[in-house]
Amino acid sequence: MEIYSAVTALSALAHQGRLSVFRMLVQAGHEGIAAGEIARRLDVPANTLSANLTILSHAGLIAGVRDGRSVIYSARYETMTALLEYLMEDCCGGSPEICASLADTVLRGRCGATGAA
Amino acid sequence: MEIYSAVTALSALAHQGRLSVFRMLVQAGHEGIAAGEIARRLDVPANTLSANLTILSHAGLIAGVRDGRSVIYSARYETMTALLEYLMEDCCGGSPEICASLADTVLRGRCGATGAA
DNA sequence: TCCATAATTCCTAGATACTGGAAATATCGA
DNA sequence: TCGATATTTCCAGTATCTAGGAATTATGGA
Repeated sequence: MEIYSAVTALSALAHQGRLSVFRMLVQAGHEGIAAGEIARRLDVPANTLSANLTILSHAGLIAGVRDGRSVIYSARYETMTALLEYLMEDCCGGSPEICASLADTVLRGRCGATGAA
Repeated sequence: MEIYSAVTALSALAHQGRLSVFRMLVQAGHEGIAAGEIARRLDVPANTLSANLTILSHAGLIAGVRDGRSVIYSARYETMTALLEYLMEDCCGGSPEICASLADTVLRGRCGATGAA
């Protein structure tokens, strides 16, 4: 990932409404959620949500596929991975214990809590 | 971490100049880098850099300590960890292989490359 | 074809962020 | 104390972002 894409992704996430949408989709997994359902759950106007979904899509963080009258959005984990990689690149100045504990937290603290141990 | 802090941190990073600074400090480790040296390396005016360092500091992503006439800034890895945790919270809708590979990437792909295996 | 539902696009006033010149503050050495 | 260096604060013009009403497009059912 180059810096332009990283800034685009971070800008997309740097907004309360969009961050809420993204986290909802991250938690939803590959199944995704319809735009209308997202609007209902977060209680935001459809047009405002649509604009924000567009911003997240352009950043590559989510993707939508049409399903009948609905559009189902889901998180693009690859982009998220690339972004985190970019932030961590060549990190910690020769003290690997710093980011080891970071990755550990990511792995055990959260994902494990919902899925496997 | 609550959403307000997350948005503040993401907003701080969602800027080419600040992201460059942050990554430089992440790579520098606990030793840190003086403000003037950062300005020199990135070729930005001191006042512009100072404003951006303030924004990163307020977001809790970096911290500066005075050392003589200089101020040494360094990354606050705890905040970064908390932010990544927040993004990953309850992720992947019961498909733990998604974020397992993500954490794996963070751990092996980058940190290991610079520090230990 | 016609209607209802789902989502997006258009538009614009108001708010917020960005940059860098100039001035101010902090520290060190003489 | 005085001058040089390091950093921050003040300020203001410009640019960008935001929200949501109204209109538009897409799809499915009758």
